[in-house]
Amino acid sequence: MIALKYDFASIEAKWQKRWLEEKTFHCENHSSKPKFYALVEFPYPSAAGLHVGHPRPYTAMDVIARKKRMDGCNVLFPIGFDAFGLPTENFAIKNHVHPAVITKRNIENFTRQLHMLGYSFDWDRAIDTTDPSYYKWTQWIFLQLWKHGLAYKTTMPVNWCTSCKCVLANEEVVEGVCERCGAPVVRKEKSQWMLKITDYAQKLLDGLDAVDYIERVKTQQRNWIGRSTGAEVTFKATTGDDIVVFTTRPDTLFGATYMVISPEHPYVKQWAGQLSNLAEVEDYVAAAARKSDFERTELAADKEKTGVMLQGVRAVNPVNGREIPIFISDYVLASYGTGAIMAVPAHDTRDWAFAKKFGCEIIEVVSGGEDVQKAAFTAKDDTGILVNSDFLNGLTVREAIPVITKWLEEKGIGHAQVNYKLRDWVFSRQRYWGEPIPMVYCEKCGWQPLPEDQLPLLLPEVESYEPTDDGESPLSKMTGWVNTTCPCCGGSARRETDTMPQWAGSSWYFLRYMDPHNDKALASREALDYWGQVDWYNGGMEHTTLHLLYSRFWNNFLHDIGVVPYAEPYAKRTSHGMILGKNPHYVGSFETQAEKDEMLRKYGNQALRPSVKMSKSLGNVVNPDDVIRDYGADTMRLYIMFIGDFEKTATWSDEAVKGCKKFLDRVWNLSEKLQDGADYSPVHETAIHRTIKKVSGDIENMKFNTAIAALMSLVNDFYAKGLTRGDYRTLLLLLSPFAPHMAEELWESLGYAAEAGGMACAQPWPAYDEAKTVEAQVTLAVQVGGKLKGTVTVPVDSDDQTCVEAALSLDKVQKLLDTMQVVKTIVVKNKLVNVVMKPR
RNA sequence: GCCGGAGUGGCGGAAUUGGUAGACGCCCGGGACUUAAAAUCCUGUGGGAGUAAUCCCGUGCCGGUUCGACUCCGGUCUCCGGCACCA
Repeated sequence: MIALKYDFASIEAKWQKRWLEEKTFHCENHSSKPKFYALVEFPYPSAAGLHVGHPRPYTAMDVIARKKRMDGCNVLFPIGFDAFGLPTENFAIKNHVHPAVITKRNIENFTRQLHMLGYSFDWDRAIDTTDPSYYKWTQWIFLQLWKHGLAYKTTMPVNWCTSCKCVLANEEVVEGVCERCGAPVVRKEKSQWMLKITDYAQKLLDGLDAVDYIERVKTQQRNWIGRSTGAEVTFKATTGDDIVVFTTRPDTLFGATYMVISPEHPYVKQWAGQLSNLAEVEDYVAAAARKSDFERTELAADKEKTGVMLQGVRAVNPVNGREIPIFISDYVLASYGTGAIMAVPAHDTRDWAFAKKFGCEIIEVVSGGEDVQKAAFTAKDDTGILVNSDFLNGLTVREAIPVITKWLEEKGIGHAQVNYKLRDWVFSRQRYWGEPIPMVYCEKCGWQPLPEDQLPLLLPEVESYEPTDDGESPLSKMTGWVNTTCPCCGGSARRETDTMPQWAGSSWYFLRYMDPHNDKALASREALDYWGQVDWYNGGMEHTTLHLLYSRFWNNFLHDIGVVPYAEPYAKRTSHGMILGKNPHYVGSFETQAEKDEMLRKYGNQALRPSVKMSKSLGNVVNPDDVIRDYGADTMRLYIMFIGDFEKTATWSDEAVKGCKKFLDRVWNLSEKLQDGADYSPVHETAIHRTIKKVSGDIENMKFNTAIAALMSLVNDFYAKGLTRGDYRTLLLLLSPFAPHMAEELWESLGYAAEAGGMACAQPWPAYDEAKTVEAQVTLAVQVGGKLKGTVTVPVDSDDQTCVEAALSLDKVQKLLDTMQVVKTIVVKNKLVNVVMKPR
């Protein structure tokens, strides 16, 4: 009857096998229960296997999914593999193995590791983005985008990673280097497929209002989309050309004392014949073009402005007819707004810096700040009053903007305008291991989509996956595959040889889980309607501006064309903090000053951080396989949930893992101390009701660490005062989402399974009675003047008078009364009594 | 520079709407069991003074509001994350 030893290895293997064989966590697309869709970001199956970072979000959502099942929900908790991508391809090149072979091997390894952690995924729904039956639908979505004018091919300067030999999306370039490999990114003119995510900028912004995302995710998305409102204004050049500028401050138009256009602006070439300093201008343009993104970012940091005045052409300020000079400068970006600005040095810090350097006039048009000759005054609210501005004088900035905008519209020289920082999505990659883009180019008919009945367009077998130095995809060398016939005229044509970026497959995978084996549609309408939105999606902050934005875009689009029932794919989004490793170079871990100095000299500021990202080179990587082997999956799961605030970064500690193992041992050993009785022990009743309440609420709020602390407290109570079978039963159920293998083993071996007729994970979640969470007696804090002097025990909900009398009877309080008198008393029900005194 | 978030013991971290700061765990000390050790169980543990009862100081720093502040307000410093010449 009593389990003898906590042999976690065999227990965990036993239950993992049973869950798989009995399809315990299989779910159907129909049920009388309420549905709940819990989603984690599916992993990229790297050769290195699962990292300890993975179990944090996976365990968290597994705990939530398990609890939701016990709450009586029909839970969809799926997993899959986002398997296209560069690391696999690079590994393939190096080792001369097909990427598909490596992918299969890696997926098997990941699957093994995920099973070992006891996750309650519905494995029948597992997907793989590299499976043709999956990417058929990725390609299908691309065709729909094309048919609706949201995919186009254009030649443009793109971000080119010099190491990956591949184009990157704007979102993949971080501080001028490749987000993935860290190699410098340069500008290169290339013909690229683009997706018009900019058409969805406003929808993606508005959609955020209706969803429950943690605030920092919303903020990051808003920043990335970067909406700004203002006006476009036309200035006449002395050549007769119109120069359109975008400004967020049309109210400062009277203060525009010069103009700046970007070095790439078409007028620079057009006006060449009229420029007396053409050589100087051309030098500047050439220098700007040579600058990499990285250099431009570096220069931006110190705000040192450069530029050249266009000698021979001037512009006219439309509000006052003044002639003003025109400069070219690379602080004006060709890719934002109209590529031209009106400069108001008195009220813009960049214009101010430029004006100071080039001696331009600075005219104050908003009063209320410091001397504009000393610094720009940029307040946009009601603190500034317009001056030197004709009909705007006397208005605040806020008032002036609509007035001037209306005036511009009436005169036909401007209009209100909204701009976004968001750029269209560069969708081509010159690599092999990705979804082929199902487009065909015909000299006569132009770009033609592959007919849908020819999908999937399979990735052909190639000899070499090596990317080419000329920037063409490895597929371009496969002439037998490239040469085809035009779907439109039947003449000879060529296939697109670029492939899709890795973000393609992950932009809609949550829809496929709803109906993963459908070969007629990406998912049936019934399945899409039944599951609706993802109820809870947890993932990393690093995906906020990439995957999260892209997938929202695709889902919004699919909604607009009537494929899916909701515009927004995720009702709720949370994020977890990273797991860091100990920094081996941390000065604090060294004894002698000499060692500390050595570390500081060698590693600089890096030596001041106790914890850093895990990496092979630092030797601080923790392999989940090792932890599971030494302590078991339940300990691993419990520790990763106990490690700290789920949303914050946390540092791995081997010692703390042992503490969690000890706790599970203590739970196990309690099974030998059970007394008969299906009811709660009177001494534990309140504590148990409280613990149920605490654990239930904490799981909902992802406060897993305090949920586990509450369970530890309860176990400590059981050790101190003994327990019944009824007490233990509830403990096992509360523990089951965190340590499911141990919970099931004890549930079965102690006979609870026979009584209840099923596994612990299939039981209803324990209920608590609010009335029973309070004790009959409460301990009140007794303060004198806000300082704690002691405690008294009174019946719960005692009236104020009873509490005060009890407090005054305390020895310490009595002593004080010798020299003091009571001024007033404050009673907080069931909490404290504060006696305020003054000297007699 | 702008937008978020955070500063609490030797360590990871707790503290519903202001109401007993340090829950829970790690480390460390003491005890029981043992020939011994490990494991386990019991117990102590913010700092300082005192034989003790007890007292004083404590949530980055300075000030304010309050009977009472980790919590609210003003100022300030530091760290982390994101964005960044976006007009």
